[in-house]
Amino acid sequence: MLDVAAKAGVSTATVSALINGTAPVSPELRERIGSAIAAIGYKRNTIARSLKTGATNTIGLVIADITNPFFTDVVAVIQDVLHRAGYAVMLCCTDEDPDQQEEQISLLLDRMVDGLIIAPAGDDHALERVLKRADIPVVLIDRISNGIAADAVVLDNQRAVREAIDYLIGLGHRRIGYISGSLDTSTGRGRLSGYRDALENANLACEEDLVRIGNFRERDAYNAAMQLLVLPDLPSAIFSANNLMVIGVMKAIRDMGLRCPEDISVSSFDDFPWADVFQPNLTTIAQPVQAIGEHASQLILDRLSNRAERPPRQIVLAGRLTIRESCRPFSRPDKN
Amino acid sequence: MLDVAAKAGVSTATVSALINGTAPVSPELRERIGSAIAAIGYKRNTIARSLKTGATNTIGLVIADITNPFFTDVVAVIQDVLHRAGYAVMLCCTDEDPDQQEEQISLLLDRMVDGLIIAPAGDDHALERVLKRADIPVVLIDRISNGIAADAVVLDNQRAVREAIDYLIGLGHRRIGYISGSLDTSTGRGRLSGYRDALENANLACEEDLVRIGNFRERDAYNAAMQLLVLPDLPSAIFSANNLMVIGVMKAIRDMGLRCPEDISVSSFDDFPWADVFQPNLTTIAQPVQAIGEHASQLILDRLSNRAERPPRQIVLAGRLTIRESCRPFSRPDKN
DNA sequence: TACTCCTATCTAAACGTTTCGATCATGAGC
DNA sequence: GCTCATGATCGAAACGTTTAGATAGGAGTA
Repeated sequence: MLDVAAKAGVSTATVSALINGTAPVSPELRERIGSAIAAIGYKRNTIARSLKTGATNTIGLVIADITNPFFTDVVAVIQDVLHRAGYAVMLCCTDEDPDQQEEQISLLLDRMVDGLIIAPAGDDHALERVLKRADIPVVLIDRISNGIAADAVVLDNQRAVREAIDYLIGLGHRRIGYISGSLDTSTGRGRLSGYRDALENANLACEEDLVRIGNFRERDAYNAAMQLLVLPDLPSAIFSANNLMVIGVMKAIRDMGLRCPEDISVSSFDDFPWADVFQPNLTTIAQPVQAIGEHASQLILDRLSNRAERPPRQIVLAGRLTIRESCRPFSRPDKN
Repeated sequence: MLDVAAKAGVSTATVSALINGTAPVSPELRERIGSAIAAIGYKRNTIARSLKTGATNTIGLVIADITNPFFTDVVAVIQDVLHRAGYAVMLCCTDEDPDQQEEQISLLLDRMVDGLIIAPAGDDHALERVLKRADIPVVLIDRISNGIAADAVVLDNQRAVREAIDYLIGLGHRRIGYISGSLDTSTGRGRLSGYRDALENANLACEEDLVRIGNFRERDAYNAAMQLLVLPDLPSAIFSANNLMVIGVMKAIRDMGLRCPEDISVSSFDDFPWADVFQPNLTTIAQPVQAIGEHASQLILDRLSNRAERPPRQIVLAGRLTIRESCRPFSRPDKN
């Protein structure tokens, strides 16, 4: 920029004013500076700019698992919207581990991101603690953290799962296994409540044997499902609280020599793009990933532009039960 | 840092020396500075540091599509390795679009990333042009670009596909449809050559009618497969050159009222974690994602640490044909 | 003793921007 | 003809580090 200024015979202040449009520049100098820039091939140094302005035009995006199609779908739309708005996105994964989460957020904070979009993992207190250091806008997605007053966009998990379980009950299922995500997350808790609600509403006892924790991972879910499948009184249906876990459930079913849906019905949270073309066609709760991403981006952009201190806003969206063929009507075999 | 220095009664130079370990500091000052840092809660400003040193400790990672499980698997391991080495990773998606690719790379270059890992999209010349601006280490993954002399880690696509097609031919298939990726990419070209090789080797004519371009996207592949499925003389098998496309192929097969593998065999590049639990269990070519990610990370770390100008190195890995149940033996119906 | 060589520390100049306040025409309003 | 706002430009001080070179005390050596 020094070179540009020298070549155009002006001060750096004028060059800066022209580039940023922060002050009027005469047509004559506008021309001179423009060709100096072109001649030199000048590109402004973003780092120096950030140092001076305190803004990096970068948003940190923290998710649990980049391997989870739900997250990647959301990430794709967030990246799209934010890039269009002139922001870069720095993506980090926590692997569902609070320690890693703390580390990753620290890393982003060190790099002076302007804002943070987080799908929190695990323990709320850890998140609270690390976020205390940050006086930048934060929006929570997918999961929320009670202690943190931040914008958020979440699903009505409870209602969505309740609807799915209602559907299973409507098909005649009475013993419905439930593979839960981590109860350290709001999604884990919300979805489980939906399950309990539905049972209670149908006057069914909620047997604790039927609820297993799968921590949102395929492997854990496999083990959890296995425990369900060796029960003396087999459940006739299993609901899995997310997409990764349902694969584990299906593997367990296969390994036990059972078939879905003939022997056991299966349904899960989160949809797959291939769900209606590979058998069994899974009945799932589809999340509005597009809307989630758009709302999250919009919330953070709002905070970023208009520093007005409005109270945190929480956007709650609805899941959509997508009925396919992995659940069969069940008539209780005569027993007892 | 000024405050820390003041509080400890030393110069900023000493504080910096201690933090970076660039010069010896006496135990006494070490102690004083340490407690000053703790008292103030000092965190060094990465931006200022970057401005001075010219290094951001950040690697740009450019992929075509974050929605593609192959890429996300690779990204996961790259992030893991690089984070462990003290680098942050900035992930960008090009959406298979050379214009976006140029834009994203520019963005990363503007932000002064220390190195670039790229899975190139489309036209080589565009990439060449934008990379000319960068005098930082670059490693290409998945796809390579002829004009660019950079480290790379790729698959022996030709051989992998040839093996898969050999397998189909061995099952008795003679008319094998091929859904290709974009021929602007080395993977698109390499995989297609593998197909041609296999046919030629078996003395089968390569009918151009049987080859359709799907551009690595589900939607394009659906249309391409449709064209195959309305041919008067139906192919008895279809090979899809990547994972996204095979879903489009399966949808087309379903929409035409056909069944896989009963009516038509299907195989594809790239494996799925759910492939052996949902029907039809796809026969695929699995890529060594772990190795790809590790090699790519290692190559860039090497360049970054040891500025020795060694010639570009190209690492070629092998795919693994994973035979499941989506391909059936085919005996030619009597015809003509 | 005088010389060099360490070790530990400091001073001050970068790095490449942005931005505040100053300067100085110019023209309008009175 | 005076003041005043306005528009265009500039000088120089930040922003928070790193680092080259200076300094100073002491130990080892001839």
